Amino acid sequence: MRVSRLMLVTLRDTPADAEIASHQLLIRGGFIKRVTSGIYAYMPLMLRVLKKITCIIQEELNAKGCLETLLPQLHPSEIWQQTGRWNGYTAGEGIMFHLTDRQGKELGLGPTHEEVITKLAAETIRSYKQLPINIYQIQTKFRDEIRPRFGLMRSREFIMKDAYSFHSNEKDLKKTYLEMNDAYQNIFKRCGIETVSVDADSGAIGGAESREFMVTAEAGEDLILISPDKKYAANQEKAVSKAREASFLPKKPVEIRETIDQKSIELLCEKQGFDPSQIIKVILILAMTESNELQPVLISIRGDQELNEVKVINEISKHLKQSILSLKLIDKGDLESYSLNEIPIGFIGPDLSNSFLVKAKNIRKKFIRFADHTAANLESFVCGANKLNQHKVFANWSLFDEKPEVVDIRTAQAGERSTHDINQMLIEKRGIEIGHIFQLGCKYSKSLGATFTNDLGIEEPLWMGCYGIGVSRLAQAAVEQSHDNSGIIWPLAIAPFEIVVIIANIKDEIQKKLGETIYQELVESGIDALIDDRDERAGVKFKDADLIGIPWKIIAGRDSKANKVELRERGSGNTKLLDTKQAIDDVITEISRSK
RNA sequence: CGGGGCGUGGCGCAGUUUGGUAGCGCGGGUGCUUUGGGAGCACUAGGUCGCAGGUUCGAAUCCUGUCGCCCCGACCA
Repeated sequence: MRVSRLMLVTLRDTPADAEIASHQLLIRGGFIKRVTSGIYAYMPLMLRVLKKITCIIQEELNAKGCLETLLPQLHPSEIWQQTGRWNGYTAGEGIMFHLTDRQGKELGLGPTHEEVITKLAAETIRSYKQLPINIYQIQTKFRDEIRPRFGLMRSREFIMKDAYSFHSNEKDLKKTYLEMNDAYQNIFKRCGIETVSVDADSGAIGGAESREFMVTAEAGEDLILISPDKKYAANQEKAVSKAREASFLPKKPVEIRETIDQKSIELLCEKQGFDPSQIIKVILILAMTESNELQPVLISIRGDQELNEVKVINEISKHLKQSILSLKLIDKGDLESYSLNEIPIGFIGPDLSNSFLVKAKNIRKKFIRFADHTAANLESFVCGANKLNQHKVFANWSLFDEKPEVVDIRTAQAGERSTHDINQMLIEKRGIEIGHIFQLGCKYSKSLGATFTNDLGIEEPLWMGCYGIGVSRLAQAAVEQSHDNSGIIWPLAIAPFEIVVIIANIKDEIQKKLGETIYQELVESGIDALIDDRDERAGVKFKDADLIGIPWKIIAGRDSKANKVELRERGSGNTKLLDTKQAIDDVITEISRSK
């Protein structure tokens, strides 16, 4: 390809609406153009990158026996209703774009394809003899993100590889899950990016176990916790750790203490001289269930600990055996609107009576009571007395009739001890999630009636796994991980071109002829080569080549007369002046070696 | 949706406080000079100042409404 024909428009100034390096560089290099919020056009250079990534994914998945398909993007609402996701995905803050067709039928633009694929599986798979099956597609997905940002990192239209596997039993699912884990490691390694795989929450998709693949970068939206020995790594949403020991509080008869206006742990400690770990913080939450009911939840956690909302949602959902759409921490305004005014916020204890809910409007009349282990383990503690301006000191759990369910709902933090080895202190990093693998189990197959007949002739629901890679996000994450002040440094395997031949001065016939010859030879040797044949000053061509991140340059310049050219590596900046033949041989060797 | 900020030639910005009919840098075009790290000089094209109302003799500037974009939080590949 010739740069003069490449439709290449690079920007010298940093675009005002791009915040992070990768987003700025992709725009400055002319890789992407924003069409509207969260929606981008992939320009020719970008498409080449995406195709290279896609190709690697296809090779690795095909090697594992996966089958490529292409599923529709418009989905009928019925199948989403059958899995109970239509409401959650379209109503309120739902992320599914949806529309009504001319017959008045409701359709959604696919944000993910569990429903469609499971329906297909239901119609196609009859016997255990057809299993296992692993089908994937590489396809544009649509999600009406609450807040699109950072270019391709969180866009509303993006390219994703999604795979779905079907099995006759859980053991077989786990086997494929491990194979996919393996395939993912290979894919990311071949793409030339460094990833960490972490324990993850499975979120709205549901299911048992899941792992995320993270590109570590400052701009990452997730916080991950890692043990220095690398044996433990988890998304903070899911992470567990050993909380530090609480400060000792002697066991004594319980006393009521006046604590006027001391509503926060901070104030209470300041005025009464307690340590936060001696106090039980009681948090009141309203959970919106998928059946649109509001469930009040009373949570006890040690005062020095932070609540992990993802864990809370999962526990409530387990307790009620249904999905939770959202959580709301109760504030003053909510007390009014739900007629909960009598609850002494700031002074509530784990034993807050259900009678406070009697007059409440539109919410269930009984608390779910949870206590985090950190709170449950305290033998003597401080907590609210359920009366304004009063706390109990030297309280203990035997005082309360209503016993909470003991669960893990605290947020693990960096600096805490890992549970697998208490000598390992967790460290934190930020990560960009580019892949996620899930063991879904039978959730979707059950609701869509996707069954098969087992070897005993009995009909059973299919076991399912699902496996995603954000292809367009991966491309940008690669840039976030690999760039410098001059621009992008593409890993060779996914670079739009492997090398650019730069003719320093196009008006110099010798240089021009030499450059063209080199270009021809590279192309004939199967190298993805670009030739910069523009009538520009050499400096402009160097800057552009650096900006768009081509891994290698061959420069036909002032030494062309002596049949010498420069070979330069983008990443290291290493430069060698070589005979033309030598330069071509060297770079072909280097490129083939890294492939 | 809540909080913050911004819309002025293709891009980056000034001008708005104090109303007087639009300017700078980059980019584009032409010519001459230059030619190894985003060249110099000269000429040149390009803007209903997001949009719609209003106030005024007069609005980029003041008022009202509206649309769009970005950042922080909930969402996630």
